[in-house]
Amino acid sequence: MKTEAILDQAALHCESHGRKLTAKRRQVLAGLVKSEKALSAYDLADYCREKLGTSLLPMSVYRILEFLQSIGLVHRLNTANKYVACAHITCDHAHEIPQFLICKVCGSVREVGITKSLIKGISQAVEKVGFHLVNNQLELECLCADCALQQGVAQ
Amino acid sequence: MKTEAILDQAALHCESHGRKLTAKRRQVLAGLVKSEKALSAYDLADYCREKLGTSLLPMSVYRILEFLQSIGLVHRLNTANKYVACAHITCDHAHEIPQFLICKVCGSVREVGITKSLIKGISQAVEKVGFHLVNNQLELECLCADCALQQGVAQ
DNA sequence: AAAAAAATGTTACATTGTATCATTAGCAAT
DNA sequence: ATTGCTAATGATACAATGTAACATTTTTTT
Repeated sequence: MKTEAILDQAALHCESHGRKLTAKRRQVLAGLVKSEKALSAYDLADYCREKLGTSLLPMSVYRILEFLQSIGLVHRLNTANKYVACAHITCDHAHEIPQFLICKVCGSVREVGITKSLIKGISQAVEKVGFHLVNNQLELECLCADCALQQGVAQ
Repeated sequence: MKTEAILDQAALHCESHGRKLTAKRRQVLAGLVKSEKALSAYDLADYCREKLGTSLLPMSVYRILEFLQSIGLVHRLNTANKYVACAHITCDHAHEIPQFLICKVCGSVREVGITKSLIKGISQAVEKVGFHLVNNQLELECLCADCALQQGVAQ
């Protein structure tokens, strides 16, 4: 799908939260939507400066990312301190907690929904030792199909 | 178990890798063994300086942590950029890939072994979209029993 | 003792993240 | 339109984290 169409949808999503998808926010989100990989705040600041010719300080990028995350348009990868656009911006669903497969070689990220039963199994294992799972977001270190091929990983 | 006994065991583990548990390494590992929480390299540098009166620069701490991790005596929490002592230093087993439950409130960490079948289920879900799981270490954001009580989380 | 390897020290710097206050833009109500 | 309010962004300074590179010391091996 076209980036612009996704951004328009994101704008509606903002409105539904009584907020605006401003020009700057749109730029940051566009950078993430166009990227296969997760990007850091500084990556995005560079992106805006180099590709768009607009100055955007890291401080602002952090704030914008925090905002976009708060309404579910982007996700933060805690293992990498980087951000990705939500894969379901156009789905208009109740954005669920996602799981991420992160290729350790090329850095590409795939957002997936792992089955509820698996999450339940994990949750039960956690409860068994007296803890409570409060965040279902998993980040898994993987090889993507391409990199697995190049590295000769056995199927 | 006494910290010293654990450290002695760790020393043997080092020997079995043809390496030494030097005084500095012992200090760093002791800091982790005594801590309920995960500690950053800088935390440990502070610990050595304040509690032991020995100077240890962060650069050295990083190297020591990397070494201890390479022989399985400590684990690195990628979501927090912090380190914990392996919970099985004295078990003398083949150290397996662990999973970590991290209390988001007090920061305490519990190392557990989630059942093989769960890992297998996750692995299969990953394969289904063409990725390969290369690291089974899970880090789960939790509430520990104490903090759950204080926060009134329903059992 | 000499050479080699392992371990640590030291300095400098790159990267990442936050605190704080200032400024600007958008909008509602008088 | 102007005042006043809030959202949004700019700007500066700094804190925290991590790494590169080379020097020095200690230990082991020959």
